[in-house]
Amino acid sequence: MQGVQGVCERDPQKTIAERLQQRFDELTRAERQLAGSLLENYPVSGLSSITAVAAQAGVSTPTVVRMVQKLGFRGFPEFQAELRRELGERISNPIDKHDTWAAKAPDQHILNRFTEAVIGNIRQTLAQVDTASFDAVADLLADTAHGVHVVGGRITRALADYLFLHMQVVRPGVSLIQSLANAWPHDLLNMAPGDVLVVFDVRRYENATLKLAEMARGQGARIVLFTDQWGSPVAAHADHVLSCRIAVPSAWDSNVVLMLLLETVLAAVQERTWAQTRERMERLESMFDKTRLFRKFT
Amino acid sequence: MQGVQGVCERDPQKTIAERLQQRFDELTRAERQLAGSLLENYPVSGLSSITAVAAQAGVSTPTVVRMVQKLGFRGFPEFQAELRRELGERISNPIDKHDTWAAKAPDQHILNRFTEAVIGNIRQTLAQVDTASFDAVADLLADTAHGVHVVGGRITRALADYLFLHMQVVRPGVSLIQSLANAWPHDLLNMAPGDVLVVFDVRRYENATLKLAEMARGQGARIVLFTDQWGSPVAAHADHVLSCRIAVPSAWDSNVVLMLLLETVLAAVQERTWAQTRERMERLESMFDKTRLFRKFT
DNA sequence: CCGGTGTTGAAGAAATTATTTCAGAACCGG
DNA sequence: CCGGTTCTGAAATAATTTCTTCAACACCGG
Repeated sequence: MQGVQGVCERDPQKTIAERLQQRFDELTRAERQLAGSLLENYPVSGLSSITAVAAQAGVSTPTVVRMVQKLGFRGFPEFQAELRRELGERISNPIDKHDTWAAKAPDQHILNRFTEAVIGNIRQTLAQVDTASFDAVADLLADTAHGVHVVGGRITRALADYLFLHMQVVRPGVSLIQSLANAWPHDLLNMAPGDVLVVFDVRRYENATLKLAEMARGQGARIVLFTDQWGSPVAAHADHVLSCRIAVPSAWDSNVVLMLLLETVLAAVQERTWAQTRERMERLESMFDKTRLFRKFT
Repeated sequence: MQGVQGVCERDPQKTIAERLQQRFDELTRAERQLAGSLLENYPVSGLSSITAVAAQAGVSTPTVVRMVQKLGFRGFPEFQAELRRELGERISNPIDKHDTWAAKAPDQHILNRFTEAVIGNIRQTLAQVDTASFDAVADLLADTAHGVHVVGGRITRALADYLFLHMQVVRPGVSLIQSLANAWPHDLLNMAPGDVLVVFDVRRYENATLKLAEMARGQGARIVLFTDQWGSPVAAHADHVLSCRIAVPSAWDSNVVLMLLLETVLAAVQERTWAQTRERMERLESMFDKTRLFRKFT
């Protein structure tokens, strides 16, 4: 990973295009021809090889070298690196001008860096999510003709738990397969053909989870997988895969996007089953009232 | 007279980004890693030399060659040329407005509505988060001089679990107080003055949680509260409160923002304790290696 | 636990790109 | 038209990049 080096000595403010225009009259005839060609379809025209750039402008390669050196670069590769850097800024900035999230904190505060990364993850995840798969998953989970089983791994256990909790409210026939337990065979016993197994599996992918998925599949279960963008080996056995971006500035991966997708699925399922769900929720509320576990207000 | 030749014959197919996403599951592990890196800040990341691209993605150059060939290119230069062509088109008509999140789905699809709401929640939460409190919380949790106890409610149990899991890796002296259990008095026994109790409490606020917080406070524990914007009654006893927006188009509230804040705190704590954390993580990894619970790759 | 299969990257060969050199072309003022 | 100066690109050279080979490795199924 080299490349983004030594950018400090020359005017970091002006773009290459600006510099070309500004110093246009210092250039020689062949160089002007080249500059014109570069500006013609800036900056893409400068991103191919020096050979192609020269040919495109109708000048020789030494002319190209001489001109970029006049602009203050050590050589063509350095010039091109700067061009790419500019392009990167130009591409990413117009899309999102929201630089800081916690306005009171500096840009470099972890709150802003982390949130920035997560928002990026959300963008990318949503951009490539397969809507048809999403809808299919919601349909599957809303269908009370079949049972739903949920399983997570070491890290994703919390998510599995969360899904289980809410699904229990939405509909009957939901079970949580305890992670780390050796009770899997028993859970498999209860898995009928057509049942849906929701699997959470992110790095590092767990052998036990894979095994369970395979066996469930063998029993005729349909498998829905929530995973990260690398794709867990369970994907090979899954009917539907929902994959998320999880990279953040931390020693771990982020499960925020997974949670977002999960909640969205829940919302979609709830929409589909609202008639039953409403009635179930009312009964649940009334039970809570009787137990006085919760405060009525505040 | 030169230059603008032979641009039309190449399949008017899909962009490279689309092809990468579409055929993602045909790719091998290293190739997926590469594809991810390429999409990360597309297409700029693909425009440097094959060496740099490979290094950036953390794979070898042969992997790059193999993948672009899988995509139907004769070699890397040809792939790059296509990337430049695409870029040229994209630059010339900069109608790159970002209205919806899942571009393939209609605006009114739950994916877009829900995500829109969550992003709004993130904005509002971050805008009003108290950075000083946040930093103080990170400091408290990073301080190994005192123990940390974590407790959640019916819904937030999953989050408490998640925090506990990661804090366990970061530092010693972390305990999870089982929700719904009647064992609280025992947990209180283990709570020394100066210890930190992290409480999760969102609507509907739980009486038992409040009780626990009060008693812990009475024993000299310091209390950190994660809650929603309405503020749980625990706030009155808490030293630091981190509150989140949680409204979404669903019958429930969203815990995505809570999760985001939680992970950010974890990242901040990890930054502060990196010296010990690193060593602990390495030991953990080595134990995992020995158990073969996880796959080495893929 | 053990070969078979597919994936991976180190290393080196081949191809291409970038730089330097230098002879001649173009210009310029006289 | 000429001597001096600057500019230019062909060609040689240097540096890099790209591609290929192959042994090591992980995973899989028995």
